[in-house]
Amino acid sequence: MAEEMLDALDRAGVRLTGPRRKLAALIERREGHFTAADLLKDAGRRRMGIGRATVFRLLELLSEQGLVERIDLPDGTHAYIPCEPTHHHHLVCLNCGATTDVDDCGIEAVTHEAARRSGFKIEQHRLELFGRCPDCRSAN
Amino acid sequence: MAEEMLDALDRAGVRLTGPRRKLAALIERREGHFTAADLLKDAGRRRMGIGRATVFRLLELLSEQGLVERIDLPDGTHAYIPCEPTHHHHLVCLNCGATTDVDDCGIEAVTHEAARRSGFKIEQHRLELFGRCPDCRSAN
DNA sequence: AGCACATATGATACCCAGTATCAATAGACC
DNA sequence: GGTCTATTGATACTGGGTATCATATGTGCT
Repeated sequence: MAEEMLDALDRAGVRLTGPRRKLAALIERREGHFTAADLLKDAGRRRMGIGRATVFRLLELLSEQGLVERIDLPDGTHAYIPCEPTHHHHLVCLNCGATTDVDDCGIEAVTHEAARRSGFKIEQHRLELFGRCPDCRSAN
Repeated sequence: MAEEMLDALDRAGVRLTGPRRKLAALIERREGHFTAADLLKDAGRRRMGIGRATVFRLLELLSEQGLVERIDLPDGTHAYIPCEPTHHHHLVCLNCGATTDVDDCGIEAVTHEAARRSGFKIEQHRLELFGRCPDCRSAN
């Protein structure tokens, strides 16, 4: 998956630098969603001297390529989650932070209906689902 | 509508103070979404000596009562919009910032389907729709 | 109407996410 | 290897939001 990211960066025509490789590896071993601060801490713990700005810059790049997406948790904080570059939505476990993607399951109909009722022309939407993942459900 | 907010605050058992009344009036005359900074500017322009913290505190109160909701614009910034305290979703005009509410138009089916596919138990969801309002559509 | 007291206020200082700047570094292509 | 541009990291900054705390003010009671 770090491979996937590096490939995508390569395809995007940017340089495959040391910091980017290291960060991709760190992202890979993350589970669930993470913040920029998390990555920074990871990097710090391993004494990779990676700058704050570099982290944000990579996250931005990855997000342009659709390999990472920024979501808004219910508590108002931001987090990033690694994902596939196709259109989809996220399911986030409120307990452990695990995420999965679900692809379009009928949202089109909803946006259509909303457009019809409101007269708006709908150009984008964002759907985020929060709950408990299978593990956390059975764990109690 | 300022009335509505004040009533709700009263019902919530908090004090109906001067600053709260003034801010409610300012929110009332806002169109579309606004930021805390917008309110602060409004208040400053009218020389009401209202503190930064007070604005945030009121927004939090109103949001607990469901009279205001914090949304995340596509550019990642936060905004607040006044709304009814029932469950619903927001349509935001990307051009002028106007908003409307749409109530549930089939989202349940979507969340059900997502739950079925993923094994998650879904507890909350957030749906935000962005586009062009009727006015901005016809204005071009 | 006046009092007492808790709640709310605003000034200030602070925290955290993210961005701008810029001289120093290091990929990529020759 | 050398060159040249993209990238880096240190630093400083911005903007949203929160903590603190002495002062001010609604509210309930009489």
